[in-house]
Amino acid sequence: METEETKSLNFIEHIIENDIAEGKHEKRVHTRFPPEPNGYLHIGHAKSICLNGGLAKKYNGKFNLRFDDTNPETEEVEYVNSIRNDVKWLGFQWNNEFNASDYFDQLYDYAVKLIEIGKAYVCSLTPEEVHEYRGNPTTPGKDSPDRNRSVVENLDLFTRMKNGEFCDGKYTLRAKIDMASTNMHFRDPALYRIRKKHHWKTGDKWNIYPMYDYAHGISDAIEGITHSICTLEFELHRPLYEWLNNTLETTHRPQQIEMSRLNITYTVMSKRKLMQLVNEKHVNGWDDPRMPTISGLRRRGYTPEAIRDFCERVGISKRENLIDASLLEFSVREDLNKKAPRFMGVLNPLKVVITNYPENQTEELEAVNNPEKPEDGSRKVPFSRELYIEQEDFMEVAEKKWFRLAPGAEVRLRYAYFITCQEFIKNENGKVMELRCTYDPASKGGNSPDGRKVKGTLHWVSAQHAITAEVRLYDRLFKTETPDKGEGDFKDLLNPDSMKVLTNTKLEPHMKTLTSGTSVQFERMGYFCVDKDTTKNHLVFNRTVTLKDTWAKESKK
RNA sequence: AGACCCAUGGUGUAAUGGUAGCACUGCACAUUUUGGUUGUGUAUGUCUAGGUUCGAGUCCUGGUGGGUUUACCA
Repeated sequence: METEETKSLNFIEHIIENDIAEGKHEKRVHTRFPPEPNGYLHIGHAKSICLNGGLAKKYNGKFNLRFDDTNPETEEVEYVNSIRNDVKWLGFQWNNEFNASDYFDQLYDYAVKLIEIGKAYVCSLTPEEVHEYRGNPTTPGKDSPDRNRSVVENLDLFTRMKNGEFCDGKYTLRAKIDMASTNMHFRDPALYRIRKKHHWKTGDKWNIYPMYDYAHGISDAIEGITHSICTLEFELHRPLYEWLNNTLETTHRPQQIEMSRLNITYTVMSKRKLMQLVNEKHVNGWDDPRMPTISGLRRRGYTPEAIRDFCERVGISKRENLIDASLLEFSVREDLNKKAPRFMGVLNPLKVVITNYPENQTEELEAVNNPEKPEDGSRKVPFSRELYIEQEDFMEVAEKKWFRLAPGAEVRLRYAYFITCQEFIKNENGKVMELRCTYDPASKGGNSPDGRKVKGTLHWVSAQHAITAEVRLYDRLFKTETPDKGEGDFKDLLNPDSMKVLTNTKLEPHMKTLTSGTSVQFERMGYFCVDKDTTKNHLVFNRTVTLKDTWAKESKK
């Protein structure tokens, strides 16, 4: 009998299971992901998608994608397409796709109803005056002079607002709640504003647009959403969310649940800041591999599986949190380790001549494609007299615990031979330009028949067979853990070395057939994926993440 | 300042009022034809003061610390 491990529940799952046990919401679970189409999705959104989509799946419920398009000034169809694409790529299929703008007619009717029952009025205060009248948390606000306008007059004015008779900003529709409430959102919040703007979906039909608070809760109710999950800053909006649905007596009464947003070290997570990085060209677009956007992570080589795993690991709670970037790296390494085929690629080539290897000889050596997946088989890699190895694999004077190449030292060339460094050649600047080594013909394949051990194994590539490629090495986007939290401009904290382009890397010949988007491991160096900038004659790789490097840590001591 | 929310190792997250666990990170060791992977071990934690209780990380009160809120953005 298999003992199924009972996984602990997060606080939202606790709520849902209680609700189901109590028969709330007819025991249904219906979630939604409600992005505003005014930017690209980032990893924080991924967390929300995984949560909402995952909850629906787990409790046999439904999951809606709803574009929260109530502000025609910032929203664009380009973003709509990228959002659909990103959600799908992450592995979530929504049951319904809606737009808040689908409900503009109903929303309008509800507003009329609010006016009719004396719970809303048309207000002529300017934004400055509204601010003045609102008071502050310790002092109550003042009633708008229009607060007691008659229902008839409100109805007339609201109709004329809709009909476009007034210019932008002339009037707003406000809920009539309580100007003395300690919750500022209860001090007669705006419900509608006049904006004579073209809307990407409804065109020029509307001259007035609903505010978020008004549209969101009602949209949830219309769709029969049961658990409306949002972030902590909406906590104070919840009473208004409930007031609206209760006052309007909507058929469904969804419950809003707030959780903390995702923060990760060395990056920023606000759409506004990401937009700035793009617009001011600090990065090369929304899908720059250094961006925490879903499209950026995808181009960097992150897999949907890795991102989902990460979102699972960070957990759900109501506390402020700052996730260590190494957790994201862990998730992608774990996934790619299982999947990525191995190749040998030399990032910074150092020429090696095997002096006792015949001049014109070439042989094909057998190399395993993925030690984690024996079923992936093996391939042949050409070997010849002149090779490239990694510059950092040779040290003129070996330090402690160094077991790579050094004068007189013997190492293994992976899947090839043992070689011993006999001499090295420097240029006039003292830089090592070439190594002259001898090989042990008996060690073919990488083992010596006499049982002799070597500590180091190096990757290599045959000089005459190698292909040249461009490799882009990425590092953290910012120099500090919390660029958000600094005093000055967060852009001053950008890491100037976040991208390093290598144009002369040498790869084993098989790699020329790799196509855009493919992830591979460069043995000993890391995981890389083929970038979309690749052309027939120009291969470009992005480094997704390095391998864990125990030596790098050791050498720093 | 008012209201609201939050407080568990370095980080994140668990624990019907009953043995504080898991993961990442760190460190050490073993294995290894990737200084990868894998395995083993180890370090560090319930903000504070009271109260309720046989028993409190959990419930109550005060304090402290952090967050949110005062847009015709979402």
